[in-house]
Amino acid sequence: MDSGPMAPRRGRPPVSDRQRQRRRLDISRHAVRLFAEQGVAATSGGQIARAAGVSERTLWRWFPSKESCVEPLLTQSVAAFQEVLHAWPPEADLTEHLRAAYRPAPDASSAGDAEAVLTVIRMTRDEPALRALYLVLRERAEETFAEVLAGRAGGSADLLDVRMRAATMSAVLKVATDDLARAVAEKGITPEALRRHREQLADALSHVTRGL
Amino acid sequence: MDSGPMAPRRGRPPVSDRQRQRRRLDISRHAVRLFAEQGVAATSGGQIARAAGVSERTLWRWFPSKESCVEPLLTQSVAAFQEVLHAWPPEADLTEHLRAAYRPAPDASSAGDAEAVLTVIRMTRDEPALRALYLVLRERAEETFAEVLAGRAGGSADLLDVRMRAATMSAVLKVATDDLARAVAEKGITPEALRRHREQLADALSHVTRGL
DNA sequence: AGGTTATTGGCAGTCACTGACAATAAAGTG
DNA sequence: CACTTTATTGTCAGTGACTGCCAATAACCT
Repeated sequence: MDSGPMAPRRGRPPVSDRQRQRRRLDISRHAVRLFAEQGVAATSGGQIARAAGVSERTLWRWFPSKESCVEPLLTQSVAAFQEVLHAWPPEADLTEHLRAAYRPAPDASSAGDAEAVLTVIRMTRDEPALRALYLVLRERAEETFAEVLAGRAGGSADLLDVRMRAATMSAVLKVATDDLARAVAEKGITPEALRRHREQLADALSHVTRGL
Repeated sequence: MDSGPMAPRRGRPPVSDRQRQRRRLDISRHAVRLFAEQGVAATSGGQIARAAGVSERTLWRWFPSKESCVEPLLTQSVAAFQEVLHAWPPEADLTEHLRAAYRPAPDASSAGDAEAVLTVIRMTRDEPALRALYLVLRERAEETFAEVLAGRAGGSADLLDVRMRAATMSAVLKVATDDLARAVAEKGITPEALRRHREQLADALSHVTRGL
C-alpha cells in the first residue's frame, strides 16, 4: 500500500472529515426545517440546495437522495447514546449508569437539534421514505452496541447471542424514542418527559443485560 | 356510513383481495428473479412489467417503486411466522410450540419462494433500498406480535411494555433470519440448517417471553 | 345487445439523480 | 506574485422512475 517516502503534499488539500460532518449537518438542518414546513414530497432538491447556499449538483454529491438529508441530524442523536454506552463503566449496572449519564447536552444548538430530531421521528409516521431511512440508521447503530456488549462479555461482536442482544437494545431504544417523540408532540421537550423516557429506557434495558 | 337499502351491484366488480395478492405475488417472483440475476440498478421497471406480462403503467399502479416489488414475497414469509404465533396455545411454552409448529410448508412453490426470500435477504447486504424495505416490513409485523402478546398478557397492544416485547421479538427474528440466510448461501436450504435456525429462535425467544 | 363500472394501456410530462467537463479554490513552489 | 498541482464546485445535458390524463377494454348486469 505504501509507496516509498512521502512526497510533500501538493495542491489543494481535501476537506477534513470534521468539515464534512459540519457541512452535512448544516444542510441537514435546512432540509429538516423544509420537510417539516411543507412536507417531503413538496420539497425539491433544488430548494434544499438553495436554502443551504449550495448548488443542486453539489447537494447530490453530498447526499444520495433528498430524504437522506435528514441523516446527519438523526445520526448525531444516535451517536449521543452510543457515547453514553461507551462510557459505561465495567462494574456498574446499566440502569444506574443511564440514570447518571443519559442527559441531554444543555447547549442551545443541541436543544434545537433535539426538537428537530423528534419532529422528524414524528414525521416518519406518514412519510414512508423517512421511516425507512430511520430504521436503516438504527440498524447501523446495532454494530456499535454489539461491540460494547462483546467487550463486556469477552466474546466476539459477531456471535449470534451478542448480535441478538444488540438488536434487542436497538429495538427497545426505538420504541422508547418513538414514545418520547409522541409524548412531547404538543408541549415540546420537558425535563419531566425526559426523565420518564430515561426511566423507561433504564428499566427495559436492565432486562436485556440481565444475563450478561 | 350506510346509505339506505343496497342497490343491486351494477357494472364490473372490483378485483377481490385474493386476486390482488396473487397477482402482486406473481409480479414479485419475476422481480426478485431479475434482481438476483442482474442487480436492482440494472433492472428497469419496464423489464419487470414485460416479464410479468403487464404494461409498465399498470406495474406502477400496483407498486409504488421497483424495489417494493419484492414486498409480497417477503411479506408472505413473515406472514408464515405470524400464523405460527397466532396458533400458539395459551398454556404452551413458546419454545415447545415453535419446535412443534415452525416448519416450512413442504409444497414446491413454497420451497422455491423460501429460497427466493433468503436470496433477497442476502441481497439486502449490498442493496440499501432493499434493506430499507426489508426493515420496514419487519417493523410492520411488530403490530401483529404486539396483538398476540397483548392477548396473552391481558393488556392492550399499545402499552409500552407490550410494544417493547413485540419489537424485541422482531429484532431476534431478524437476526436469526439474517443468520439463516448467510448459512444457506452456498448449499441451499437444508433440513439441518432449518433445525438450527428453529432452535436458535426458540432459545432466544424463550428469554423474551420469560416474564409473561 | 346495451348500460354501467373497474381496470388497463398509451402518451406526455415532471423530477430526482448522474456523467462529463469547465471553472474555481486552496494549497505549495520558485 | 506568477505558476503548478490537486480538490471541490457549478453548469448543462441526459436518463429513468414515476404520475396525470384519457381513451380503450373487460366484466358484470338487465
